[in-house]
Amino acid sequence: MLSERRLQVLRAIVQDYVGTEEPVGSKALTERHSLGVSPATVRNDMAALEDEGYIAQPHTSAGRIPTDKGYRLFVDKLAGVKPMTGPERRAIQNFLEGAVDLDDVVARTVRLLAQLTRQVAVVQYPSLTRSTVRHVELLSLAPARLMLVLITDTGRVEQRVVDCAAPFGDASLADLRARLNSRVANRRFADVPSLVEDLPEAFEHEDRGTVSTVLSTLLETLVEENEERLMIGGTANLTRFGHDFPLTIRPVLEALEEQVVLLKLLGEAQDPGVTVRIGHENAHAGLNSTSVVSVGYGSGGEAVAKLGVVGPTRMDYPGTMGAVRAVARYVGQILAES
Amino acid sequence: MLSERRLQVLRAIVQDYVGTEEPVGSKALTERHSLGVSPATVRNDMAALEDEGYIAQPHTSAGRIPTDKGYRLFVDKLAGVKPMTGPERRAIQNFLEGAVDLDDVVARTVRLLAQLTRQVAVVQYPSLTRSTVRHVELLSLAPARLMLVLITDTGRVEQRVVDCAAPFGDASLADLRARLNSRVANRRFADVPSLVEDLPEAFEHEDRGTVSTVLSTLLETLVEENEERLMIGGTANLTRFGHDFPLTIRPVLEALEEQVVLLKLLGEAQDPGVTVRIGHENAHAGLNSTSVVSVGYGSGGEAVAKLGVVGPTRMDYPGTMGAVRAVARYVGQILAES
DNA sequence: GCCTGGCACTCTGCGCGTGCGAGTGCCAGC
DNA sequence: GCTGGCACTCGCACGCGCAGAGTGCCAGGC
Repeated sequence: MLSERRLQVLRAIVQDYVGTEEPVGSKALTERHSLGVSPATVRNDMAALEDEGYIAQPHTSAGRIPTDKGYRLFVDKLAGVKPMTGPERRAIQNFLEGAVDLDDVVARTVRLLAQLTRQVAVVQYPSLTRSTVRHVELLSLAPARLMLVLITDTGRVEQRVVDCAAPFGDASLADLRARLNSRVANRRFADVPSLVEDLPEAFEHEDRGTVSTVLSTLLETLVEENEERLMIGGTANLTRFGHDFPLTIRPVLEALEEQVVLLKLLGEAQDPGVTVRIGHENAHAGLNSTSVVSVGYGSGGEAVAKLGVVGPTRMDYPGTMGAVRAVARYVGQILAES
Repeated sequence: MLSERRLQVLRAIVQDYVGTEEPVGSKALTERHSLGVSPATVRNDMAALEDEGYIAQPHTSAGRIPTDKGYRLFVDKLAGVKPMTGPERRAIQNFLEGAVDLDDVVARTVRLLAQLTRQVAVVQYPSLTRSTVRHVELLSLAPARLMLVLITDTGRVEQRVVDCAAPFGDASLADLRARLNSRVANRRFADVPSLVEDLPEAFEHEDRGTVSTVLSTLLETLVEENEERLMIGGTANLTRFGHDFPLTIRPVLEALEEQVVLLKLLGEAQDPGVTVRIGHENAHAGLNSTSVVSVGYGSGGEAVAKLGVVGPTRMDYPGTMGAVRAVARYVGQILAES
């Protein structure tokens, strides 16, 4: 177990390194933090911290930098979440309130997060899984061609064209539309399959094929859209990454383009609060020198999607966590209002 | 006027520089291209080309590199468009044909362009301006709350919530839906305003307010959506940019995040064929060391949107132009089919 | 037993001078 | 108008030495 002072030394190292981006030495530490002991003592503590794997030196006779393990301890035990100031909170709220539709909410959220944290922001579109159906609409495009439009409670709209085996009359269409909506409106996606199961039986024999086709298209849409989309912003902040650019930045950009990777990344974070994954804790190799700070957000109490930022492991964790948490909270409010 | 051989020398310089990324000297030129003259002669030609501003030397006693003006001449007079090979064309077609909806078409197009050109790809969503209305749908969400859904011939769907001053009956709703569609279905966006102008007059006095509100929301949607969206990909290719990273790459990433800038950029290219904007020809300062190769694409003969790539001025123009042109062609085909 | 001051040691980064090689410009000759 | 030759100019890589920062360790003090 590390003594109290050694933890303070670790905290000081993390803070200084995050600020200066340079390895921090014992002398500088005692000067900038009132630890109440001499550099020599700090050196002993640093040696101990290094033995335990919390810090490392890039080369002999250089200062120390925190390891992933060091950051982990810092985040878990040594740092709190830095709350946003009042003006910051108001600015967030104002900025998000100007949004006109769901796309705009997401776009603004990305910009906002990127600006606040000066890092790369990732925002997942509200997931359909936990959403409810607001309305299902059926339109006749041609005698044997329908369009199915699904509107969700988060304001998302999905449409599919359905080709029918046989022409489908306007009366049948109206009937199907009415029955469908009376069953699924305001119900959760997960419940829809069982709710519409026996619907074809209510129709004339010749229409059943079309009804079944429409239903299966609807179910497909519900499932497919769980392959969520996301929006990314602030990639220009990657240039503040480090000094050895091409090698550091390239794999990150590549990972960011792989939406699958990012979705998995966000999906892994199950913690109800802010989740931090540091360096090698990220499964994807391209993100081994980055940390991901993420949190769920939702229109009600429940999280419907995730948002977060990707930045260098050397980041301001308390500030970033505070910003991420605050933005998630306000996005949730905005979604609930609309 | 430059002699034929001097043009050949310029062409050779551009080709070599694009290949090697290093300033090219007179000796190397004569070795790698059969110009039929000695290095000394080439040196004279190079001096002339430098006087005219087509090439420059980074420092005295280094080789020459093309200037923006040099690339311009190369693109206009010296290089053709390199057509895609048969297998490449088939691969493009296969890849695009797997798309399931409009979003997917655009997403695949971006990936494809980025891979083919190994540069940053930008694809604008099909514009609504020249599109036609496939269908307008009205749904009742609450007694005094409607949802307006607009479906276009390119498969795009836009929805808006309309708050009405007074409750709007189902009969009126059906009436409005029918009248609206009979007037605007399959008509161009630009024609819609005049087509619906007198529509409120057909309704009872108490409904006119709501009808007007719906109509103005529809018109707003048509206009607003001309603020087009676009999709970007292949940013990881920026790392192949040059040797002095942070300075080069940052403004480009920033410009890429400003959708307004990109849209303006694409919009400026009015040429019916492939347009190339080189270095300082781009108004935006961040893109002064990049070239933009763009072209319009569309479902019919007419262009409905643009796509293109952003890369270093030192790029393979013939190959890039060929790839951009080919992709645009096939995307047009796919859109026309769906 | 823990902290402290001192000391010797190790590395990195930087500035400087040097030599090499690539490339140029110019000129006289064909 | 082309060519070969020649002197010249730079940029760059290399080696060197030095200063500075930081460490580890040890002996002494509280």
